[in-house]
Amino acid sequence: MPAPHNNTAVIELNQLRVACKDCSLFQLCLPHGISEADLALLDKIIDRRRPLARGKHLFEVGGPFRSIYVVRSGSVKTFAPTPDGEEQVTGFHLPGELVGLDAISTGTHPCSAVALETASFCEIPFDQLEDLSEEARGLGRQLLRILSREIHDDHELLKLMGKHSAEARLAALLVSFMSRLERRGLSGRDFHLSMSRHDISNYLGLAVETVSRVFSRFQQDGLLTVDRRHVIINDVERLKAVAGP
Amino acid sequence: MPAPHNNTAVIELNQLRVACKDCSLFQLCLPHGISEADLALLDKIIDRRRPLARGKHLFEVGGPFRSIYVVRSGSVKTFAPTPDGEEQVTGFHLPGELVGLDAISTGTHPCSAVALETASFCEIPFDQLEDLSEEARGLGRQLLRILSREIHDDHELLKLMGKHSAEARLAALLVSFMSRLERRGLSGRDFHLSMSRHDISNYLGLAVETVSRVFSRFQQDGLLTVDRRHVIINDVERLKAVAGP
DNA sequence: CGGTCCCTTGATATTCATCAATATCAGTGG
DNA sequence: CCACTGATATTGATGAATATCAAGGGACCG
Repeated sequence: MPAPHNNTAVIELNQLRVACKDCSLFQLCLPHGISEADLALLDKIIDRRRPLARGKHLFEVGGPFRSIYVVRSGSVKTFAPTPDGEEQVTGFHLPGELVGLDAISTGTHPCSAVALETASFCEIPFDQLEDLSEEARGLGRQLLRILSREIHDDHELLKLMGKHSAEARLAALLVSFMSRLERRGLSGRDFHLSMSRHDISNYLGLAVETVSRVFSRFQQDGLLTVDRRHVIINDVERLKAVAGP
Repeated sequence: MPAPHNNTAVIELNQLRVACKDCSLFQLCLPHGISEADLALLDKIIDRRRPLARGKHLFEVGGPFRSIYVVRSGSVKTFAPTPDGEEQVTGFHLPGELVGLDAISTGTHPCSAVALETASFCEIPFDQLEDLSEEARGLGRQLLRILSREIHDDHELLKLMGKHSAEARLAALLVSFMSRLERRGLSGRDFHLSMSRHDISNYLGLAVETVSRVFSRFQQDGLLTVDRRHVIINDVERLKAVAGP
């Protein structure tokens, strides 16, 4: 398979029109494991939105919940304001991952979502998805699996936050990025961080300075090479050991 | 409404046979918001298990996922082993709350569940629930809402763990218990903790000693009265203020 | 009555946050 | 092209919060 030319605008626009069945994210996304006929139905209700520039909102906290979104390219952070005016980053979302799932229960978004870099999305109107999943066997099941995986991932993150040191937290975040990038066939050992140190520190519950120091320590120890937002993992096993147990 | 005689064995046994539509937990549970006809269908697939003694497993990590469980009485903790032989408590579950949702995606339980005190359950075989939710309009939707709420609650907990001090964490846990007890019409200001200090500290990511000290400090400050596992909240507003933002 | 577990309290050590200074880069306008 | 500016990142010094180590009290159970 030839490498996609992600950096040409022409291809980018073509991608916006590509059907689910031809999408490179197919295996990660909602359609995975459903029948071809059901897929065609799903495809019809999906709206490909034009790309969002860095810093633009996909939705805002308190807004009405109408759709869930699949990240198609780029990346997104979700965050919720805390009453003291700060914000808490609740997640980073890469292509193939769903955003907005935590709004289903209340009908209102409990967090905001902004693009960390230019990003595009598939928008799936939720009422139509619900209707469809009552007809299309398998679609409802896949939806449940995706929500369940989200719960499971959150529990993993909780384990991290509860028990571990600053080094373990950052290592675990990097390992998480590694595996999520590799799922998409990209390099997990040499990648670009789309989020600032501030976002990382906020997400991990650390001070910015601590994140910076831990990066430096990792580099001194030969675990990785870091230059601003460009990260190269040199010793995967040892990094995982730091992130574990 | 007279107080239920929870401590007599006869009533306890009767409760095991009560139908969903007569269950006191009705509003919190899966049946909430679905039609009477669908409810009757759901009722048929639910298995009322006999009570589990304190310390007994409901399911164990790595075991095959077959059912989700609703806590009917008593309480449960879920926890996952970490490779170093420790365990991380991932949740406490009170009556009306569902357990096992994080296993749907993989088909294997990523955590164990044990009774913190004698506890009873409704067991819902998941394959039957999936089949049923394709027929019964509304059931699938309620299931999605419940999973979404779980995701949202986990995000709230993450906010807590990321940002806040030991005092804020413990206060938030107590406030959470308050509201969950009051949802069931029980007193949220005078209750019994079914879990040990060790479990609490593990859940909150603190040392046992720190939890103990914070309880003492709260008592000195007049926020609450604590005697071993018996807690009386004296100043709800101030406790919430410590927990928030 | 003795043992064990659970909880509490005190003393010390460690980690991480905070404050402060400096460095680097991206963008802007001269 | 260069200087200026603001955002972002790194590094050092200090202090506060919490973990760890250690000891003892009290409840429950045989």
